[in-house]
Amino acid sequence: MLDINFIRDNRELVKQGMANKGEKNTSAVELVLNKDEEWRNTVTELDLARAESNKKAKQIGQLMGQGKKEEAQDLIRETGNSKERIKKLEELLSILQKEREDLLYQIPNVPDSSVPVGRSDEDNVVHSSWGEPCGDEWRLPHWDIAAEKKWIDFDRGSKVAGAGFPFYLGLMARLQRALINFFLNEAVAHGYTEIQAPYFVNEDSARGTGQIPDKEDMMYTVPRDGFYAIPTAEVPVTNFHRDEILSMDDLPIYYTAYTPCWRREAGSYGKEVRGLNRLHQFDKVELVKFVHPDQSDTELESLREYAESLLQNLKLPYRTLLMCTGDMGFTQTKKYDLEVWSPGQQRWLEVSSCSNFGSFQARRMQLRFKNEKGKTEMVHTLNGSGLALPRIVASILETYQTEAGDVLVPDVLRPYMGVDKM
RNA sequence: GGAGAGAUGGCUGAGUGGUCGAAAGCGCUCCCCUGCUAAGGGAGUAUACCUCAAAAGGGUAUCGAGGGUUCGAAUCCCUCUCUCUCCGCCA
Repeated sequence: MLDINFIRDNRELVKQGMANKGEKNTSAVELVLNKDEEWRNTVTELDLARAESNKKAKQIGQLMGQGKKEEAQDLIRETGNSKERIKKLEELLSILQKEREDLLYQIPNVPDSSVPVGRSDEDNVVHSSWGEPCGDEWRLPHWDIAAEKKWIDFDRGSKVAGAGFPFYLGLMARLQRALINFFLNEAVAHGYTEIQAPYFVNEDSARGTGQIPDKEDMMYTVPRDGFYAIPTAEVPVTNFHRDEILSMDDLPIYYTAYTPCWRREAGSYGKEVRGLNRLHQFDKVELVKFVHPDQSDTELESLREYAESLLQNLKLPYRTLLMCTGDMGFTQTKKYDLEVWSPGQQRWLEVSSCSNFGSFQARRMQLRFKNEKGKTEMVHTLNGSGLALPRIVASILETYQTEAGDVLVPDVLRPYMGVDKM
């Protein structure tokens, strides 16, 4: 969420950002400011009432200590009214606070000034591209290759769990393990600390990274225990430092984590979910950064460049999109999507999305650091995939297939696979 | 899953109804002293919010979390969470 003081000082900017992100109704901005005013007035009133009552209680204590019981009794009799008043103000305050917070949660993060204004994915800007997307007619989509080689069993996955929960067999299972190891090792070599995280989180964590309240439907839940199955390692890893005050020397902090990810993906259909394009469970290596606010712009660029380097090492053609305001999401200030080329489908597949959240997540999580002046300040958080597996696997199968029907193993994966060809 | 013990400031640890935001020690910061070092002396050392143009100052809340009793709660009562010990179960 945004800082209420920032909203007060920049109300037009916040409204404009909201409108650019596609929110037609920006009234929450005025509403939250009004509510905040009301809240602050009530705080003042309550604090005064409490000060009064504390003063009396102290006097009573003194009188009791001096043995002046009757005078004390007189004072006690006087306190009845103010007690009731305090209680009423407390109730009012907690209602106002809740309303103020609910409104605050409705206001999206303000897009960075470098982000193109636009309505939909059609307005995203191609930031850069690498490699030559190939268009050979004979190339099969990955689901055909996988079926022929008996590498992926979607049907048994459906029987055992449901649609979108495939089994991987033999060399395909090994390829996934190879990719996970390759991605983790690369990240560690680039200064990220490897971290293994819980696969379920509680409600506070889901709220901390912004899955609740706006993206609740994306997650699988375990109601009996109050758990949410993580839709990405971003959730547990970013929450790792929730409610902490870091020292400036700690920053920047880089983490990398492999986890399975679970997403309900309600409403998806057709070619979007064909094969490995969209699954309910998939594997991903995630990158998370906690940085000084002055650094988050450059940290986003280095995060993107690192994720791109993985695709270059795998020799998979890709393009990088700078997401426009309308397509970037609620919590981000700026976001790049990396899309790998799928020659069997003749389309781009998103395999990484690198985002800067500014202080938006940190404020929800109360994740702060002591700055150079010794003041506590919100850290900036960033994350990106490095990378998501299924679409990489799809692209490898299609890009590295030979006319003879085999699939070559990308050079960098050969040490992990132990074979050159599948 | 059953039984019991506990949760206090950066750390250790006192505090069972009144002047306790909290003793003491350690650590840390600054200053003084000592020709280095060691030792010693003094001051300071939580977070959030409200008020204030800002600083200073003032106020409020916070002793695991939430609720209750009371004029007054770290201290009493209830619920929850977490940690530890024992039993059971188990990769």
